[in-house]
Amino acid sequence: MNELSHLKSAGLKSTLPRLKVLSLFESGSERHLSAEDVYKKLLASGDDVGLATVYRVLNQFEQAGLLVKHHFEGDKSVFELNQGDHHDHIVCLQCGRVEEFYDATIEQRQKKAAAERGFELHDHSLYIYANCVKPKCQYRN
Amino acid sequence: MNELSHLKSAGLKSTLPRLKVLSLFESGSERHLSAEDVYKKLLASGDDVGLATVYRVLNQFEQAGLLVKHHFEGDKSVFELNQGDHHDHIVCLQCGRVEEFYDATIEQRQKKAAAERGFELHDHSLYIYANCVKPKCQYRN
DNA sequence: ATTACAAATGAGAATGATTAGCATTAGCAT
DNA sequence: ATGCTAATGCTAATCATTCTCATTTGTAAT
Repeated sequence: MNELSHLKSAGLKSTLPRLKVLSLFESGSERHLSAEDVYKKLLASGDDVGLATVYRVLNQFEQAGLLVKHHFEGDKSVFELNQGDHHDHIVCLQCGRVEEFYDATIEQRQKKAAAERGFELHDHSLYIYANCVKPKCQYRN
Repeated sequence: MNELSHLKSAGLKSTLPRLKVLSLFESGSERHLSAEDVYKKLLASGDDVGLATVYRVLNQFEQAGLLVKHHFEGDKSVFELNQGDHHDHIVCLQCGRVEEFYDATIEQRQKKAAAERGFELHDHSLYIYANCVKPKCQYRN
């Protein structure tokens, strides 16, 4: 199951902009990208797509399950490749480093908490805001 | 320690708009309010404050530790009275009902997850998005 | 009480992210 | 090769939130 088939099954035509965006995420240089990030990276590599298109494509990919959208602290949202594995994030408040983690116990207790209060868990978002420890932030100069 | 002393200790003058906003939260009719909500409620009760002021005051109160700000799904943020007890939220995707909960295990595992990855937990945000169970959503018509 | 001044307010402009509208272009099936 | 619909690229529009700045209001000192 490659990119093309993914697009197909989502009822999306395989267009140039879409393929560009997709391969950007698959190249894996950076895992978490905002619409603006994607836009700039594409421009930088000579491919010029409109910003509006980037937004549209990103959202379509999210609907299609190709990408996952996150709202870290701040206003702009970021997207990452959906590799099937659900995970949460730890974000360094200083340098922005992002680590992913998964904790089965947390997941389970969430479901329990919801159930106990008459809810059926549909989804959740957990972000841990922290500071890299030690001398200085690893990603800070 | 009342409202006035709170304002004082935060270095904030006790002005009319600030007292109005504060008492709105303390009246407790609704626990979670957005800037827009506050603005409308004040207008409705004849007190007319500017929207900009509401935003300013809300943020100052957050800095001062009087209120806590949350970003539920969607774009606008909501505030609630800070009563010292940290808790997370479950939000019904259908009707918007919000329940608060606290799970010591979750809290602890978060700290652990952060520590294990070289972070010092500073803060976190956990929102569970769910649906009220049973026949129909309690708050839905 | 009155004064004096910095802090606070209000109204509207400005911002920043994201979306909508629409004419033009490009996949894709015939 | 043709035609039609979806997709793209602009630009303008939204929405929440913040900023600017002239005017007003607490407050502490007279």
